[in-house]
Amino acid sequence: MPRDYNPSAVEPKWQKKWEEAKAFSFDLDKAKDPFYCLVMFPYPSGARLHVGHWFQYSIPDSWCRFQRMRGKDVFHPMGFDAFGLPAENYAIKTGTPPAESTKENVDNMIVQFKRMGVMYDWDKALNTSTPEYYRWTQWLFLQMHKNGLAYRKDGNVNWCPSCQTVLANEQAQDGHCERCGTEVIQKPLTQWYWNITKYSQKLLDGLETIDWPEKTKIMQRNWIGRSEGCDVSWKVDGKDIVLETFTTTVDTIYGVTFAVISPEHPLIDQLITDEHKATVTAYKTLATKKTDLDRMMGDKGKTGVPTGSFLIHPFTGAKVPLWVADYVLMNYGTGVVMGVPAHDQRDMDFAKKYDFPIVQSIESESGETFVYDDVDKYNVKGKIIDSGEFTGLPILEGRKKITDTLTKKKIGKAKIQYKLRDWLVSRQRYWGAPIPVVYDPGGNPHPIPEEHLPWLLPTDVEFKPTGKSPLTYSKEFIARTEKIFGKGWRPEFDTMDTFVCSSFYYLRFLAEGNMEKLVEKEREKKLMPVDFYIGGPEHACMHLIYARFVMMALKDFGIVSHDEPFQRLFHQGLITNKGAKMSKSKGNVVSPDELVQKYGSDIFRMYLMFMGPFGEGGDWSDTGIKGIDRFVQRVYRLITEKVNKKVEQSSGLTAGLHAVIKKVSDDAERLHFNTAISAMMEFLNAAEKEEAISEETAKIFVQLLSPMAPHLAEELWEHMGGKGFVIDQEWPTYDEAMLVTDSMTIAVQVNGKVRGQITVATETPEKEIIAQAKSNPNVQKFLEGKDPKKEIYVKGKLVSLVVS
RNA sequence: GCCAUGGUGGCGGAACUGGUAUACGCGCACGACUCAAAAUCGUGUUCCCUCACGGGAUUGUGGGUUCAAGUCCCACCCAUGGCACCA
Repeated sequence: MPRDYNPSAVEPKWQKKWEEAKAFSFDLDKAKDPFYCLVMFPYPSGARLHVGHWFQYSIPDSWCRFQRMRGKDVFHPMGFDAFGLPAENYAIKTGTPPAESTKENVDNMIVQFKRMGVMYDWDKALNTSTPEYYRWTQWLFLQMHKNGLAYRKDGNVNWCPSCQTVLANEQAQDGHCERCGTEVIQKPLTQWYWNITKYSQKLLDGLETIDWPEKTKIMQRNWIGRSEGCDVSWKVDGKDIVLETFTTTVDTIYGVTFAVISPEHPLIDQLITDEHKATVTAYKTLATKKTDLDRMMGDKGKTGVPTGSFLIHPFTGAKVPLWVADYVLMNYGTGVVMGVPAHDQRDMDFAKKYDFPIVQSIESESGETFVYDDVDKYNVKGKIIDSGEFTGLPILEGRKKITDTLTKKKIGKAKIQYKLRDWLVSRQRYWGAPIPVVYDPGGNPHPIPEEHLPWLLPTDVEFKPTGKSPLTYSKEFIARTEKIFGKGWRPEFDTMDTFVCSSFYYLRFLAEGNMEKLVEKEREKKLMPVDFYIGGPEHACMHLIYARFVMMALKDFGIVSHDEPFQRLFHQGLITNKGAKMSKSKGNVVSPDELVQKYGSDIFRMYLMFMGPFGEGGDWSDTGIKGIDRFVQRVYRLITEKVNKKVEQSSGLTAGLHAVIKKVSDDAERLHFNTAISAMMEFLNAAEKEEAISEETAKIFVQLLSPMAPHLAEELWEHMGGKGFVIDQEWPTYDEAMLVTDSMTIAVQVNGKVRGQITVATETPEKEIIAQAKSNPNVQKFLEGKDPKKEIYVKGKLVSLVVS
């Protein structure tokens, strides 16, 4: 099938020329007005790039090309998030060492990216699994440790039985493993944590300073989960024990009719009376066996058993029965909750089931009882009732007064509580950065001195999932540790969560392999924060929160000068297949290879852009790629056959040209390439109707085209004798005055309905336009000889006449 | 249950601060070229009535504001994403 434009010859030609001319190399120190644009780096999978990759990486490339032509020094690096489970699972299956398969995959992906024609500076590419990179992952751990932000703690952790490793809370959000979907169980283990909770408030405050989608900020706010409330101390009747409860609504304290304690609470054994020992022990065993998911099953499924102990109410002195119930979480608040059935739905469910009295202690403005819900939990109007000295106070005032009174009596104090928990960074996996810690013969941990970094990942391991860290079986690893630190010393066998690797990679792009420093201060100051960061919304409470934490911590350590890593964030849409997310495991990944082979990179990526706005994505279908192919062929023919140096351009086409410059500039800026392309199509339709088009017009059109179809544009630019690369040309500007045409079409409405159109010269005065509108025959018909009551003229658009 | 986003032709989707809804493209139909097909070019294409001129209806549903509503307000329905015993 002979076609005029042949991408399979043209595209490699320009890719070669760009490479030879080093057109995309970026000098970090010489950049005058640097603009740092980053797309979340990919995992180097063994499969070929799929439609989603093309969408995610080619469209930002076009955006960066556009910004570059507008005069910005665009820094748009690429790397590989190369540690992780798939390579290890592949090793378990085939015996191929992860280092080998990963390197091969990375090399393959680079070839494919080059075929795409993206303008990455490959000299700056990163691979997080190389010792040159993970040396800094380990260095970061040492910094965290040195500054008291890394610690070891034992306790129950989220364990994925399929991945055979622990998971951070963020990676087990709905009780299922973020990677494989297996139900997560609880397991007692001693693990390394990073103290992200120390930054809870800062993470919250920082959101006000960055330009991120509101929905992502909301997700982070919910995940951090700040609540203002009050701790209250309760004496246990007949025992020398004081229990703390946390509540956000201390105004309801006179409504307390019971209290509940978490089965995991450390003091629980001392609180059980003999007659309840058997039932509580049985209940505790049952609770630990349940998964988090079972425990959350339905609000009505609340269960509990009495401890036999009673708490003394701090104001009334009443004896409040204390029960054990697994709806009370040990890792939020204090692990003990005061039960106020009249004003809390959960307490009400529990009280109804076990027959506790329901005592009202607040009422709404209209004197009715109500249960606090999420909507107006903190700003309810109404007043306190039947509450001793506090009776009659407005709710908010009473809440404060009660808190103050408790504080004065030293049996309570105001408290801010967060849902965020510390980041568990240990993983019982092989393919990750080893945690740079060794243990002395007494089992005490010691950070490895920096001079021993990179603390190399050993290679003498067998890839068998045993539930123990694979590094446990490395003879070399243990021998190395003993040689350096002494007999009986042991290395830490766990590796780090791969989210640690990706929490600082944006800084490492600025280092260009510098082994002395994580990042050079001057460069960091100049190029950070990332001006435009692109990635999926699924990272809202994982990568995007970890990276912010790490950046803030590094600032406090004096390493960097900014608090926030990503100034502006943009979420690309998701390309689905028959409504389902594409994934290798589901086997529904669509390969673009055939289409790219047939149509070339330009046409394929332009088609992806034409599908809709970049932020929206959509269901995949290749019907319609023909339309872009036709467009490209027609453009090629127009420029190669119809350009005439001597022709005087018609005023209509000139106005069209200025309009298309404006439209493409505005739309490309907000990543709405779909409408930018349709504007270019409209211009092409008009241009084809002309006898010839001027070289000037043609060159501008090719410049507009070049971010979206870079190879085609270079080819046409060369054809017209343009100097240098079109990518190095300045972006065309438009003249507002040229957008005005000689005549305009005005719609005429009668009683809100369009009844006719008139065409008038642009400068026609309003009176004249209205007169002409009224004399239009079809309009006359609807005026029925009457004079309009109201006559409205909207400049350049329409005339609205109202008769009745 | 709560929070967020969205609902426009056969399909992907346009429509800026309220101002001619359905741009652009796909698909489809008819025509030209061709022995024929593909490709290409031309014409038409929201639905209903009409040979036509023209008219009526229409942006998830029902109300409202306005000369004028896809756009603003109220109520509801549906879809997608996120959170979900956080005291």
